[in-house]
Amino acid sequence: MDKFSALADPTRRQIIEQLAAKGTLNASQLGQPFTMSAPAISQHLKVLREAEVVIMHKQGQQRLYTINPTAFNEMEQWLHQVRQFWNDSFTALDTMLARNEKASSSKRVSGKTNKTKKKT
Amino acid sequence: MDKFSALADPTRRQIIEQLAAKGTLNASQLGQPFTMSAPAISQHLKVLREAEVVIMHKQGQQRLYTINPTAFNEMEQWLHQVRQFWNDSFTALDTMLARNEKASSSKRVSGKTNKTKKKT
DNA sequence: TTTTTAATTAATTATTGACTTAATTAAGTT
DNA sequence: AACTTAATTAAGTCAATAATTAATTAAAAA
Repeated sequence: MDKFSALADPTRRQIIEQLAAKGTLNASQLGQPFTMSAPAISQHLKVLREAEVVIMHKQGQQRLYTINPTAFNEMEQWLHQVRQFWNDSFTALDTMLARNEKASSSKRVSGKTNKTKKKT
Repeated sequence: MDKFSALADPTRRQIIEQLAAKGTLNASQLGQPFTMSAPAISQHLKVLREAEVVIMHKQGQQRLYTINPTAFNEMEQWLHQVRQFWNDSFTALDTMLARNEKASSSKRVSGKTNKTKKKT
């Protein structure tokens, strides 16, 4: 399972939020806020581990979990890249025009027309 | 379906990438790169619409799709917030210490101990 | 060394998600 | 009006996911 899917589940996002706030927590502590069973939590932790969103290390009989600090790079890059592409290529006005074709005469429907922005 | 889940699917992410690159595309154009059926694409578009990741507007018999420019704010904020929490509260060194308890004497396992950073 | 504690794995079930083909809606064309 | 095109909705299949309880592993405490 990839990082996007791993973080699509609200329980797993809450787990991450706990780790962001507290740094290191063991499996029991991470399960505390939830009503679901311990195995359910354990399975969520497995997903997060395998997606490399968290790092686990053993300390005696406990399993301590921390966030993998590089975990979010991939997602943030994707989001940023999509947003940049969007911003670079299209102004808000372009979007409005595309949405309301009556205002423009040509039948243009796609195409990166504006390399430099907002030149009306 | 929320935005995280909407973007967990690779087909839907590719659809978004197309829209980021091209601005506005109709349903047929968006389906072009894929081998799956038109209804499959239509269902993906429905998910993206309902999650408000894209905006649709009708133009004759076509449905034109664009990115909803505010779509990524929520996700980026979440990612940023998690990362900030993490960065503010824990230095890399803290993490290493937590991971290798032999190096520290106390049994501390959690707790935001460092409000100000990197004071070794 | 028996028992408790922490956590997992195994096996099963129910739900959700991603497709398919067939049918429908609505706009444009002949 | 009949036909074609664009896209959707409907209905059904199959695989993946999220949960459960039971069983297992391994460390710590009695």
